[in-house]
Amino acid sequence: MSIDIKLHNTATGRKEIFQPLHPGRVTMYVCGPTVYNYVHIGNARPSVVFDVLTRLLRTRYADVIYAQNITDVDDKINRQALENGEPIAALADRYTRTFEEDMKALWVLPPTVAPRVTHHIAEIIELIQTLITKGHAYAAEGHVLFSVTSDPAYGHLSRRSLDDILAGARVDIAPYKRDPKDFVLWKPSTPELPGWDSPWGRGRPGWHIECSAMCLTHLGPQIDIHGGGSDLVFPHHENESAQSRCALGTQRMANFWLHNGMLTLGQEKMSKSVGNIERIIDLRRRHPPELLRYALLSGQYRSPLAWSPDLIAQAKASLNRLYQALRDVEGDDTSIDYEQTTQWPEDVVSALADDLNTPGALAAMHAIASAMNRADDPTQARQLRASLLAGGWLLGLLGQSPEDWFKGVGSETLDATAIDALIEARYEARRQKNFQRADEIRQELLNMGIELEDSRDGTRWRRVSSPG
RNA sequence: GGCUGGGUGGCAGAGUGGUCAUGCAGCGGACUGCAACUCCGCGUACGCCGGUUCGAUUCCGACCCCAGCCUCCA
Repeated sequence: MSIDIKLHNTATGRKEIFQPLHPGRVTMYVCGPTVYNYVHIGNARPSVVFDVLTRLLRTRYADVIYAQNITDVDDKINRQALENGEPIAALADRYTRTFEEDMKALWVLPPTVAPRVTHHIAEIIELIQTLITKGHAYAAEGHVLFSVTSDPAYGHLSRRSLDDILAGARVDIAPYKRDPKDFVLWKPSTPELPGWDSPWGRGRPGWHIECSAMCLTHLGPQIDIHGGGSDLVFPHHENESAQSRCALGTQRMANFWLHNGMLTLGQEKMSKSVGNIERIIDLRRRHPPELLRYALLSGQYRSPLAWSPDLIAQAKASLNRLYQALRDVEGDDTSIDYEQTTQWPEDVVSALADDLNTPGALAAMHAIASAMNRADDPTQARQLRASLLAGGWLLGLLGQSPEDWFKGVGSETLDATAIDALIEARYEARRQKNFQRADEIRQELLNMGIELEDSRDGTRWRRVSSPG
């Protein structure tokens, strides 16, 4: 009997016990990036958070289908391509690839399916037609608009009344809109813009409809979990929900709506428009990517998280402690196979099951590490080690060998042979009780960013500062 | 202005009606040739004001402050 998974549902404002719609099968859709540039670390938060959730779900449900879309049709992509003087598709492909590389570096397991908008135009057109047929949308001047007043449940997700929404919808009230709150499902494209033939002329989809169409195509009319950043609650998810419910005649689009808080840098939200961003591609040149992942998980997913040099330093020190425990206990396994694992560390699981309390889970990981450090019985220590690795798998951490972690394998400034030679020389000096010489060598290594650690079994080393 | 979510020790960040978060940093000790690693121990933290209660950081009310959304945005 495993602990219930409780998740905070934006639609109700409460933590609720998770039950899949179909036994043994979970469907989850998470909004992915618009590929017009390199993604920043804030963009990675939902990917990492929902990666942890899928990991947890996979330990108890046989079939977890996770879709994260790639938006490769968008006016920002068009603008950027024009600016670069390159084909739109080439730009989208390139940034799709870098996004995938960034996610791989952060040990985000690939989603079951990563649908792209350009591959789903037919489904989008079909969905729009259904909405028109059912009286929820109308064509006007080459556009198709969703009629917000046709949906009595509109506003349920963001818990706003239509009046509240109207108050914000003062800008750009296009003449073809019947109601200022109506939003675009399809818009006309000029010849130089990407476009597809449709019953309403050559054009391209609006932002919200693509997610409804891809979610339907890959996961079905009603799904278990829909996730994304809290800035998507309104209008994106509200609109998605309206489109899907109205087109399919369902009560809900998703049983659970989950939203992660924003990363802040300085005093405000990290965003490209403000310019206060840290791109992942830059961060991972300076730091082990695992450290970035730890930093992202060091706060509960719904809270804002302040990105700072201090956060990075603390994440590194904390990971050092976990890897140190692994380094000190014998064991050949450096990673685990989750399908073979049955013994998940209880405290880690119960923290994660409680609305993905990752700080609590990390605390539980540290408790295991401390117990390992204290254990005199090697058998017990090895069991704890297996626990720690199992918990690590759930969190997507501790996936490399302690040696690789401490030595920063893969970093270009590493010259392990030279380091080992100096350690050997120091050992010789110490043997001859020439401590002055030994300390000189130690200092020399420290100047290279290498710290030594003597033990009964010999001297080990670790990199203390990242190069660059 | 409206709608969400918050304010916890030097920092980050959980949690709870009355014994412990956890990590980093700091202090004392053990180990060490000295360090590092590790271990043991230490710190009267819960925005402000009232209320409920034998007892509130935890429940209730008011107030102050912060972030997000209401416009592209993870």
